[in-house]
Parts: sequence; structure tokens; C-alpha cells
Amino acid sequence: MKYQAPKGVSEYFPPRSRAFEWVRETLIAPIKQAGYQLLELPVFEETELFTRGVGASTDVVSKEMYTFEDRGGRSLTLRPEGTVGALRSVIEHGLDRGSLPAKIWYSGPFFRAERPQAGRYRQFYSVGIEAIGSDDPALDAEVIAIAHAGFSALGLKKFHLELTSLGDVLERASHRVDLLNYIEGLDLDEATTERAHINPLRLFDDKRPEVKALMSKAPLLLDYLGDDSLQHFAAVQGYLQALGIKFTINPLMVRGLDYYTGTTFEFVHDLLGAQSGIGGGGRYDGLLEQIGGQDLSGIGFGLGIDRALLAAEAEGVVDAAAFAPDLFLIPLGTASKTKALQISHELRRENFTVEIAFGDRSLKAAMKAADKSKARYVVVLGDAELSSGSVELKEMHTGASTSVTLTSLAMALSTALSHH
RNA sequence: GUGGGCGUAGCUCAGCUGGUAGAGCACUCGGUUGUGGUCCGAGAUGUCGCGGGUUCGAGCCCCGUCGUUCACCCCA
Repeated sequence: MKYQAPKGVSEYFPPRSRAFEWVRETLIAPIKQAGYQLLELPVFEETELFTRGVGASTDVVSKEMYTFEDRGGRSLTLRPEGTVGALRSVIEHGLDRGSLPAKIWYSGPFFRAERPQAGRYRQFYSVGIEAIGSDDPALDAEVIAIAHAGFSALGLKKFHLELTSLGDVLERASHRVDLLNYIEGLDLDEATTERAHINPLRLFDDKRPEVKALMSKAPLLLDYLGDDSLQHFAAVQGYLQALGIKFTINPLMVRGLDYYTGTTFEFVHDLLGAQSGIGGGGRYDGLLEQIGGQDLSGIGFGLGIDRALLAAEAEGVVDAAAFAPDLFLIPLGTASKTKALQISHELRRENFTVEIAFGDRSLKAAMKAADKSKARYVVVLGDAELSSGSVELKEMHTGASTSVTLTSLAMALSTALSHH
């Protein structure tokens, strides 16, 4: 094979692409129901937007970006995440000057030059939302509830929600001082020490048992929160409880993007491997201002479509039958083929999913094709049917058929389908 | 970026201590006149990831490379 897709990209083709599409649509549905509106964004931005917004010290910016120079000598970068680009657009088009909170969503590919593994791709797909201009804790709860609704609508059960608060700038700063002091006293290898200096919180996330043990007595950010932060966080928890959304407080949770403050959350799936985060997000006070906007608070999330699909497959909740056509039409002969095209055209206009057997194959072969399509019903259209004006509507899984006139086919199909 | 596993037909894989490739599934056609899912028969398909090397001879050995996978790291 001469050409292959670039290393580590996720690519979806039939039949799995249909499941991918279903996951994406299912995650987006509750977002729209909550009144969020689409932002269709470029997949590349000025490089500086990400270094300023995401944070130059983050791994995402410092070693995982696809950066290139365009023909005009501008430095551009394939978006590694969605929030910063979305906020840039919000500011540029004054959406933060309308009614607040401004609520937007987006979906598409993102790019990070990481070493690929299951659930981690160099081009991956996310759906995200951002709500800008309100620090109401009820908004935090709603944002989390929307993500939760999406995962639940997929039929996922084996996932859990982890929650924490990262406090405000001052609280983080004073915790950082103590944490760095604590880490100074530890016996760590060089690479780990270096990571600690870039972001000491990172060590809480280390999976090695010896590091976990060393960090078990480290000062927790949650213990540094002031009254305002604590009250806000408590309110969020209260709303989630009222919604019946279960969560666990994880004071060790770390996010890789610098901009998070306050409420921060992550949805973790139990059946995935090391890449088990299927979605996450949080508040980002200061980010909008950081990239040139007003001083407004915001909150958002990103849900991983690739990983949600993996999770749905792992739980066995992808229903392939739901994607099957309603009707498979088999024309026999030239005149029938014209009629079949006309009938399918009409039925599709009435929202039925209809396929036609092509290629003048034997009836037996066409029936096999119908079977493979998983179509619910099949209609054979030959000279006899054309002259009589009536056809046999055959239900594939029972083999039973009923006689229907061509003019009432749509109605018959409609009632037949609704019986299941 | 670091470390380990793997790379043979569309898919899942077999191929003994090196002698120039196979199975199952899937696919196409057929088992006489217009009905699928079972069964039976026939057929098509591979530069054995790629490039070097060792050898009379390599899918099997060595090196490199690309891809993939698991973990670290990172995070969707």
C-alpha cells in the first residue's frame, strides 16, 4: 500500500462511522436543548493565541502543537483544544456584549502531536460548550448536567464524575508556595523535579505508587480555599445533588491546561485503559481577559467523541439496527427500475430511509443484499406489480408479507414501522 | 518524548528447528423459471508493512524504518 493516513489519526469509515455519527449527535442534542448555539470555528489559529491562552508552560503548548508558517510568514497552529479559539471568536464578534451568559457550542477535529495509543490520537474529535459572563454556580451545575445527559443518552453506565475546585488566583498562589516547599523535601528523580517546577500540581496525578506515597501528605489546594470559593463550590454540589447527579470529590484532580479556576470536573469511564477521561472541563476566570476580552468569568467542557465511542463499544450499547434502512426496494427489469427510483424519491421525502438494489443481479442476490443492509422491509417490484399497482411489503425478520397498493405504500410502511 | 509487545488475504489468525503461503469468517457466482437469513458447490484476493543484510535459499535469523498496540507521560 503506497499511501497511509498520517500516524496516529483517528479515521472513521463504514460501518463504524455510523456509530461515530450517532455518538456525536447524541452528545450534541442536550447541548442544543439547553439553548447553546453553534460556533463554527477554524481549525487553525495564530500560534500566539494558544501560547497566551492555554499557557506556554503546559505540555500541550510546549511540545504537542502542530505549528507551521503560512505563505505570508504568519505562525499558525492547528488547534490543540477548543476553548481558547471559541473565546477568541466570542470576543472578536462581540458575543460577550450581548445577553449573558453567552452560550455557544462547537464540534470538530483537534490536533496534538502526542505518541498515539488507544483513545489518544493526533487528530481527535471533541464537542465542547462555553458559557461566558456568569459566575452563577447553577450554571456550573447545568454545564455538568448537560455532559452527564449526553453520556447517559448514549446508554453509558460505567462512568463516574469527579469534581474539585481549583480556587482563585490568590488561593492557588499561596497553596503553590507551600506545595513547592513540600516537594523540595522529597527525593525525586530529575524528570519529575522538572515537571514539579513547571506545575507542582502535576505530581498529584503521577501514577507511580512511590510518587503517590510521597504525595500522600502533600498540602491540598482544597484546604486553601477561602469563604467565597468554598461557598461557590458547595452551591455547585448542592445543585448537582438536587439533579440526582452523583459525583466524587477528587482533591488530586489536575487539568493540563493552565486556565482552569474554581469548579473543575472530569468524567472518567471505567472500561477504558489509560486514556479513560471521556470529558472534562471547568471554570476559567481570567482567561477571557488574558486573550484581550473583558474581565468575565466563563465555564465550559470538552467531550471526547472518539473515547465516548470506545466507551459505548466497551459497554455494548451501540445499536447497529437503529441505523438500518426502513425499506429495501428490488426492481426487476428496466421499467421497474424507473418506478423504483420514483418510489424511493417519494418515500425519502417523507423521511423514510430507502435503499435500492442496483446492478441487475438475480433476485436471490438482491435479497441477500437486502438482508445484509439490515433493512426492516423489502419490496420486490416487477412487471406484475407494475401492472397490478400493488406490491408485497415483506418484513425481513419474520418473513411475513402483506399486500399493499403502491399509492398507499408510505402509509403502510409508516404504520408497520410504528408497531415496533 | 521513554520503555515493552506486535505487523501473513477485507477481518481474525495458523505457518513446526529457514526450503519461495494456508484456514475460518466475509465477498462474487451457482444449486433451472420472482424472494434473504441454514446447507452444498465453484471462484476471486496476498510485492508475508517497507528497505537493507546473512544464506545455495527467508514469512521465519540480523539491522534499520514505518505503522500499530500497552504502559509511562499527557489528556479528549
